[in-house]
Amino acid sequence: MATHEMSRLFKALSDPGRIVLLSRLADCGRACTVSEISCCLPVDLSVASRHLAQLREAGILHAEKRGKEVFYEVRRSELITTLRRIADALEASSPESCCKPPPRDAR
Amino acid sequence: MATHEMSRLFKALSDPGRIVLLSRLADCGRACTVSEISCCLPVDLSVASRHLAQLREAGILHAEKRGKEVFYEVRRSELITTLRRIADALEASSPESCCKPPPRDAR
DNA sequence: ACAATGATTGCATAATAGTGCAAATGAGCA
DNA sequence: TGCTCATTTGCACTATTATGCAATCATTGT
Repeated sequence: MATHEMSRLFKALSDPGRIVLLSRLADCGRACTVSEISCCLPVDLSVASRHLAQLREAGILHAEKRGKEVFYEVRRSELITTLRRIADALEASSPESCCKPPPRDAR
Repeated sequence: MATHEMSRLFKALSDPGRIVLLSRLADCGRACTVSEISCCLPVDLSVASRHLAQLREAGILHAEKRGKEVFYEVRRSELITTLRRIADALEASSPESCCKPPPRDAR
């Protein structure tokens, strides 16, 4: 996974409002419209729309247009897989050569 | 995990430069000093220092001062655990009542 | 005490991101 | 076509963040 993809994923998750939005959507367990999602949020609907778009662009949500409504849904399994992959990569990573050896008697 | 903690964690990971810094440190497999880490990065040492501090405050790094040097190290197992916990929570989450029922014939 | 070294912090500046309002787009319906 | 509703986008504004330089702090050695 490229660093710019990873930072985009994490950036999408870096806003408290988006976390709230995302967990609402996750709890919902089904595809929801923008209006539905933003109905109880303390922000303008346009803001929710932008947050949803950002989460979609990061690969976290799936969007499907039906008529004049857009249904957003958490890409649950993909997100789970991605997080586990990162964890696995961290676990598996074996120390490689750093650019410089320990300075002196470090450790 | 509270939403503000989660957003702080992800915010720390939302910068490409910090991702690079972090993966260098992870590859290194040992505790490194600020100078060591920043030696090959295209940013000022002060910037690297701030990035490291931010990663530490997010619980991603551990810092230990030895003499006049500060050794930063990836809190590998904690980070892995955190990521897996989030993935597990996502997987286990069962649909709860959303604030509104489906609009009409959704789905 | 003084100098030297590694790291952090203050400050100014530039870049990025979040927000609300209003206008625009797109889809269904009379 | 004209109207309404759901969503997106343009725009201005504010807030947050990133950055480099210089000054400061902390520690060690002379």
